[in-house]
Amino acid sequence: MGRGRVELKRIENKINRQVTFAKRRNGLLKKAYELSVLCDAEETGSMLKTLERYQKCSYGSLEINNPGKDIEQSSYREYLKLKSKYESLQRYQRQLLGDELGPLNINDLEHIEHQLETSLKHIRSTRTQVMLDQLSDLQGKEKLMLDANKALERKLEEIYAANHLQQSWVGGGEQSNTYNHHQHAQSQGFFQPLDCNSTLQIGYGDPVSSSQMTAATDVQNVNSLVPGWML
Amino acid sequence: MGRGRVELKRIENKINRQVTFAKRRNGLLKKAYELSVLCDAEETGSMLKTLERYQKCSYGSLEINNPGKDIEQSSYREYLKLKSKYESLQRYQRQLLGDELGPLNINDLEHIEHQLETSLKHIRSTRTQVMLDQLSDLQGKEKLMLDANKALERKLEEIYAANHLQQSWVGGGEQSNTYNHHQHAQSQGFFQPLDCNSTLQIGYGDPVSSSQMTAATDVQNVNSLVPGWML
DNA sequence: AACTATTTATAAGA
DNA sequence: TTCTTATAAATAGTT
Repeated sequence: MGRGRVELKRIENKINRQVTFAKRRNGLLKKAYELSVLCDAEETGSMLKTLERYQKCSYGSLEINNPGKDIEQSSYREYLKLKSKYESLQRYQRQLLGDELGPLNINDLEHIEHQLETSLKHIRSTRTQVMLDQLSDLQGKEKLMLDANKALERKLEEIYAANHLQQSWVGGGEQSNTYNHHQHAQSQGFFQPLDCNSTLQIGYGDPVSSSQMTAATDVQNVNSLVPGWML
Repeated sequence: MGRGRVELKRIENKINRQVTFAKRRNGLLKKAYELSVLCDAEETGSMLKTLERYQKCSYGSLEINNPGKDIEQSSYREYLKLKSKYESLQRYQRQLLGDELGPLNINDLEHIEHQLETSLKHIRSTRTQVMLDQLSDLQGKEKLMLDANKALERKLEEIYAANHLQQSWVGGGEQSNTYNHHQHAQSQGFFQPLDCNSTLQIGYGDPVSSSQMTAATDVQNVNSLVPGWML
């Protein structure tokens, strides 16, 4: 419930933890209060008695509304059901990842192989698309920056022409050509004019550009790939 | 939180009230559990104290404030823990299978792609190995059968020579060459001599051989590939 | 016992 | 902090 999925594990940052605690405690209190108003005391007594009977070892007293059946057992059954589903999923996943292939026959292997091939196609085309999107996005930004730079450059040129101050801006008495103005602009904190020939790169070779490219989406996807408990 | 805003007052309809109670109670438990995990025990104590103030008629307090007998709660916690693991696993699995790639960034996609490639290699080499194993196994059997057939053939030849009974075995008075003996053997239920040139085939074209090949391992692997609950 | 349209809670940011 | 905002989560009403 917020800007990003939150992992169900202790928040290490103390400040963050306190903030979250305060917020969530309020939420919890509010909900507890609402529940007490909406559904209120009349049944509470009997509910409590019912609960007491199952308090010892019942999993999820959720199944409270199950008058006829043995709640404890059905809860436990639910738990076992989930557990077995979990184990199946885990087994299958290991096989998908190429582990524990021992018990599989040729048909099984073919099936998995085919699924992996299909999946690989999806992933590759998705990745390509994401890259293309980011590329065109960045190209757009590049263009904007380029325009902005030109404008700034012109402005600088005007000021320079009007005041004849180029000698005092830099230590030496260098040439006052256009390139030099760029150096001034950069050292003064202006946008650095972009080289029109610098095609944006997407790939593995350049840590800077790759980190820039992923920075935008990293935040919301931290740990979405491999949850800690799986490792 | 639902299809219409709800007034903060006792729900008069009993069924409705019970349903709402069950739903909200689950939500409350879940949130209490989350809070305990995210912000954990250190602060839980003070929270419980705060909650106590609301204990008068709150349902929530039942779960949250039960210092001595929180077995029920801890069981439920186990359940939720498992459930959350299950859901993570499921999410990751979908991604492995090429679904729900939306929230992934390029690094994630690359990671998955790499895993799939690695896995595909494993699977392929495993499948090849399995096929080779079965091939050599069958070739061994073929050889044994061949020897057995030769022995039987010799025996038959002896008996035939000793008794001169070939005319009475079959209706007509056909030739009594070696090939014909093979036919006799087959019709009598003996092993059919194998053609030494019949190289065993592994592939998709021949339903008979492929079903023979997989029959050996099918029994112990029923459902190991796609668990029933996934369907 | 599911579903889904909405409301509510809340994580992250200002 | 408190306020805001985008997003995840809970859930009311429905089937």
